[in-house]
Amino acid sequence: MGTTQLETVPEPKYWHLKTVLSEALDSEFAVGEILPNERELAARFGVARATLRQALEQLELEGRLQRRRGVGTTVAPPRVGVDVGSESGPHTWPGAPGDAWHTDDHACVAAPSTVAQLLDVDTEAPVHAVRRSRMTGGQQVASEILYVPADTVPAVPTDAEGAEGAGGTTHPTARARTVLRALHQCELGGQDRTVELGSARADDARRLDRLPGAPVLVVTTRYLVDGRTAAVSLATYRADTCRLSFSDGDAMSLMAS
Amino acid sequence: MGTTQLETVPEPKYWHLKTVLSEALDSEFAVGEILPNERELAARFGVARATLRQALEQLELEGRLQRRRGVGTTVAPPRVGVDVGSESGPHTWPGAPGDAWHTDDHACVAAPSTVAQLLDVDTEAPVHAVRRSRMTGGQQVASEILYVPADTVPAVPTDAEGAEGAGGTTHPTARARTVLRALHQCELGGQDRTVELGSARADDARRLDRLPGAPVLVVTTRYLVDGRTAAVSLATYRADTCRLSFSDGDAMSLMAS
DNA sequence: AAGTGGTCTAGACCACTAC
DNA sequence: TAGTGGTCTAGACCACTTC
Repeated sequence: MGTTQLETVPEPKYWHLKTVLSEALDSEFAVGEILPNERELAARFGVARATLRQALEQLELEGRLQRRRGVGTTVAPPRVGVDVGSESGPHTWPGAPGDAWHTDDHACVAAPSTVAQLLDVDTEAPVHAVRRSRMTGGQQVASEILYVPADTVPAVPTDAEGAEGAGGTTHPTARARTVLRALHQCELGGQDRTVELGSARADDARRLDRLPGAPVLVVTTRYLVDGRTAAVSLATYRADTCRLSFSDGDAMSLMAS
Repeated sequence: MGTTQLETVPEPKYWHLKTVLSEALDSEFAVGEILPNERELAARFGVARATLRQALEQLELEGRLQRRRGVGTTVAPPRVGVDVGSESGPHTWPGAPGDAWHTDDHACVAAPSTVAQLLDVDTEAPVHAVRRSRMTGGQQVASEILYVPADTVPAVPTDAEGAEGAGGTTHPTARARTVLRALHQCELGGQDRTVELGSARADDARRLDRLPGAPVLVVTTRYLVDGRTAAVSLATYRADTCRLSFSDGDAMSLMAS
């Protein structure tokens, strides 16, 4: 008799709520529009605020919503496709002319253990750390640290070797550019990448205008010279707003939506 | 006098908790070991269970923990690196000999709107949908649907054209293999990939042994023939256990950890 | 100062697994 | 049946943005 379903699957409330909201977003809201606040939405749907928030969290994770403390919840634009280097074709060093990154900063630090392992250097050994950022449409979408062991670019002095002693304190950004220039002297033998889910550390979160712990896509790139790992880059992309694209050189047509 | 910090940054409890737990995992627990249950952990740290759960959720997101209803919370092994096709070198069709996937199933369905858009077919038009799954270490890590428009493989009958009428009902798996074989006849002109964060739909969640809404990495691959999109694959990887690797052909050394 | 989302609490009950 | 994690509630207070 067309009885639809005998409650065999008690779907969680927040899951159902998410579906309802998702459809409402498609049909009744425009991008950038601001939703009613959480307390009102919860009341309207007859659920506790925590339950409503569980649904909103999921929608934000999927890039449908954007929530900002003190402001409100808005309908997010479709995810932007960010090109993460064409894998076919020749590989290039970071900082090559015309790449999408801005060079920010430089320091000499001890590499994090995971990076030290990839670089095959001692955990204590200081390495160059070049910080870069990537903008798209006025928004910062990614933050990167490029780790370069001292012996990959022997011509560049480390802080410890008195870069500030001789010739005055050079600007961090200038030092960063020096490291990149030195890298370009090496012949890049190859590279490989991995992508995984992570949560933003406090500093990255601030840079990406998110709260600490926000979901991010972590792209780890290993740069090879003579079969050896000459540098490692750790790039952190906003998972809510980005779709990483590994486009073919041949197939650079646009993937809409 | 060594006063460390004057509460200028009131770190959230769950964030601090996450740090503490993370360090405890490194030093005091072995992979696979089962943690005390949530009620006890919450009591031990003097927080509400919801707060404790917020910390656990983050750690699970980062692949440090694995929680299973009715069982408990265990320490997760390091993420497995799953190779998502070497991008350099010749591209291959799915189902090529030696690939990591198992062919499961076949149906003729209307493509989801996002896929229809990529394929440039009408939303209503039925397309072949081949379902495949990928195992690693006894665990299913990914679930894929390959959408192939009827006119890419004209030799293969769609359900509507009476595949079941003539010659008896063929097995779904057999039909799936037929579609793949037909694909291999076409000359693959290129491909491109995108990676983004998503949440598992109910069916994928079941297959991946997760709850609905679990975070997944969605890999969208477009296969090109004569500059036209001849097929689209939507692959869903468990974000908690997988690290996607886009290895170079030259650089197939192992990325540990 | 008013209004927003973010954090936190202390409970309750449910769905699932294993014994 | 006992024990686990998953869902849900009704409230409180906090941090932040905006006016």
